[in-house]
Amino acid sequence: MAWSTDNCTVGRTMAILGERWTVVVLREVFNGVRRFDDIRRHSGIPRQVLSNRLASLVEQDILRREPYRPESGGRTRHEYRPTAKGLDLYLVLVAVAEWGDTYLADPEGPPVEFVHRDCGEQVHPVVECAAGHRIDTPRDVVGRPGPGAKPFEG
Amino acid sequence: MAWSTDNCTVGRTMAILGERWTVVVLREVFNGVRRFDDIRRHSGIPRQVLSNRLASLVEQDILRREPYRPESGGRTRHEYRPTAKGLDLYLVLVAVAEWGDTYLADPEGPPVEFVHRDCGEQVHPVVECAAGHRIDTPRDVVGRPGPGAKPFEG
DNA sequence: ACGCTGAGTCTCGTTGACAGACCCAGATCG
DNA sequence: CGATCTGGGTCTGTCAACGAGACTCAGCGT
Repeated sequence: MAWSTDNCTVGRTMAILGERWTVVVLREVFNGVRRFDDIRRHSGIPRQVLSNRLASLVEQDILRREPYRPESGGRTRHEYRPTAKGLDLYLVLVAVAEWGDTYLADPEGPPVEFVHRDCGEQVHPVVECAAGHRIDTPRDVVGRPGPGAKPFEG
Repeated sequence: MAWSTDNCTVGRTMAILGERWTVVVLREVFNGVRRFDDIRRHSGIPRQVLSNRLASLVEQDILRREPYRPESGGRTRHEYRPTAKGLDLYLVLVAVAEWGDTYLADPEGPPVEFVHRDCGEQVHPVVECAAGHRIDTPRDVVGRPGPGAKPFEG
């Protein structure tokens, strides 16, 4: 019972995602809203915060900053797109959105639904084990020490 | 193209989960670490912060506080257990842990693995649509206005 | 009576969130 | 030409949250 469940990866991940707006920014970007001002208007994030968030997401290699030439001519601008590392966060995003829609949506329902492009049905996160069993309660999941576990003395 | 993808539920959810330690606390509690000092020692969360987190999670009805009588006699203490609303966050937790283990683990590997209680295989989050199609890239997911969508003027 | 333990609270310096004003380059208008 | 608009920022100041460390307090064991 005394291996260290140490906050390791979850703690580190939350040091990134845990900043109030990070996940919201990712949501916009996944949704195709990729330009500074568009993101800002859609989400209501304060300029400075958005600026910081974008910069640190780029630095973490979760987004990348790409120059583009606006349709209507004009100066070169930048847009933000997810990297592979960033795309892998969509599982987190879907899980967060689902929980939020279940417990925190306005009475009318959620403002956006995520649907499967091919069939139009709503998407949901589920948990499976490597043997393909569907797991629908946390009771069926147990933690156990992994390769990086360190012994733990209370 | 101009419905408001407004940060609504994701934003609200992240107002809770986005506090640096919330998810770490949940991880401990799901893992069976339920007592103040055990959580603190395992995770290294500062006392005051843990105190705040636990209080607000109880207030949000994500954890509940239950009195218990320690084995070795002594005064009545409290432990923290997830409510149904809290249990539903395990999808988020699994997704966060998976991403963290993939991208942020120490070279030796993650310190804890989550496995299926019945078969011992590792668990993974996946996304499916209501029609049962497996979705493994965010490209196959599109957002569209849901019941609570509001028209949006830039 | 003395110290230990679990579960906190108090204090204080540091960092992050957020609002509001300001800046700058190129396009467009009069 | 100068004035103004637009996208994408930066500067400044306030207020809340974080995090370290010391202090508290009740009951138990010795």
